Amino acid sequence: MTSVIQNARVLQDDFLPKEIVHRHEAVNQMSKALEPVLEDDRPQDTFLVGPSGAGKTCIARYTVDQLQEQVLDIKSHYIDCWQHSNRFRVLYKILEGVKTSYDIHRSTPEDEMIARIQSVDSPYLLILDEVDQLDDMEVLRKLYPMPHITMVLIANRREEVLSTLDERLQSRLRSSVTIRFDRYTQAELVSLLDDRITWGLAPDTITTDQVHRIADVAAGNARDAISILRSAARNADHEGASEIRDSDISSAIPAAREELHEQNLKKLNEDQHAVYDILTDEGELPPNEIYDLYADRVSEPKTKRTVRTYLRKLEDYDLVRATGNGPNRTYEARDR
DNA sequence: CCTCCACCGGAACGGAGGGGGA
DNA sequence: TCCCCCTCCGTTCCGGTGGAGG
Repeated sequence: MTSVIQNARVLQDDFLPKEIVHRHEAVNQMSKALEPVLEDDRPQDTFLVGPSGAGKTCIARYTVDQLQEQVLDIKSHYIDCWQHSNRFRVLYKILEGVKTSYDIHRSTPEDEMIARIQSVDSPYLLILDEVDQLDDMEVLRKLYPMPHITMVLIANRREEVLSTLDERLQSRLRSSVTIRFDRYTQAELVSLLDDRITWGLAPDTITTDQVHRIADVAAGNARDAISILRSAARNADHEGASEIRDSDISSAIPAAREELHEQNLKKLNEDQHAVYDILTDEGELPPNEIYDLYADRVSEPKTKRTVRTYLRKLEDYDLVRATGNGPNRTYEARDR
């Protein structure tokens, strides 16, 4: 029994290819900034900015890995600030990277954690992904003066991060190396997909046309493209097909979106869900009506202020779209 | 142009809950 | 065991913002 998927690992979001198909320029810039670490010198902090799915995370991890292969005594750690957005968690993850988090607990004083980070004696490259999601930039200020720590910051927009910092830190970070990423072109996405297909799928299980179709739909977003490919291949396997059919791709497109949607829905609590359900049931609504319906629906409604926070969160998750300002503002559920 | 109004989101506060240490 | 310290979550208060309408 042959199957379409040969190596599922290769199709995962966080799979790191051995070779970078594109973005050589970005890799070069970044290595150049970090290379001083090889000569025992202080590397430059770097800022990777650009839209999602443009390869920022991949390039950052790849480049750091490469450096680590050359010099053993470099530590590094990848932290997704979306998942670890508060100070404690970030500090904890940093310590995890140097294997000294074993006895850290919720009540460990922050100073203690900072002191431990400070006592690391070898270079430490810290990748902070989605750094704009950090709810307290104080961490950055604490980390910046530490000579052995080099930060690689990843965000959609550079100014969005900088504007939340105090002036001193701002001006220091402005002098860091900034590498800008654009969306992948159609051709780049195709070859990127081809690469995954070669290692991840059995030979001749997908046509060139199909790959192009995926690349079109993904609109420059590599994460989406890979997600659609993965979903189509799974679907073909699931139905016992020996190759990917057009129908697998057709259903993979909404399925890939659905997957993200489901992941986001799972993160919501009961009240947040109620707010979201109201918007899917009723369509577009102004805030006060949302609140009234919400208050009817749940037995112990939270305050308006809290619901505002919920709506903001739903917006961040792309579950809800807000239009208009002031009294004209309305919200609606996003169609998947 | 000015004022009103609905709404936004920051700040400060406090209670609940969890975990370590005496 | 109790106490302390920490985070998490929701609350109250409030200044800011941008349309609508005089």
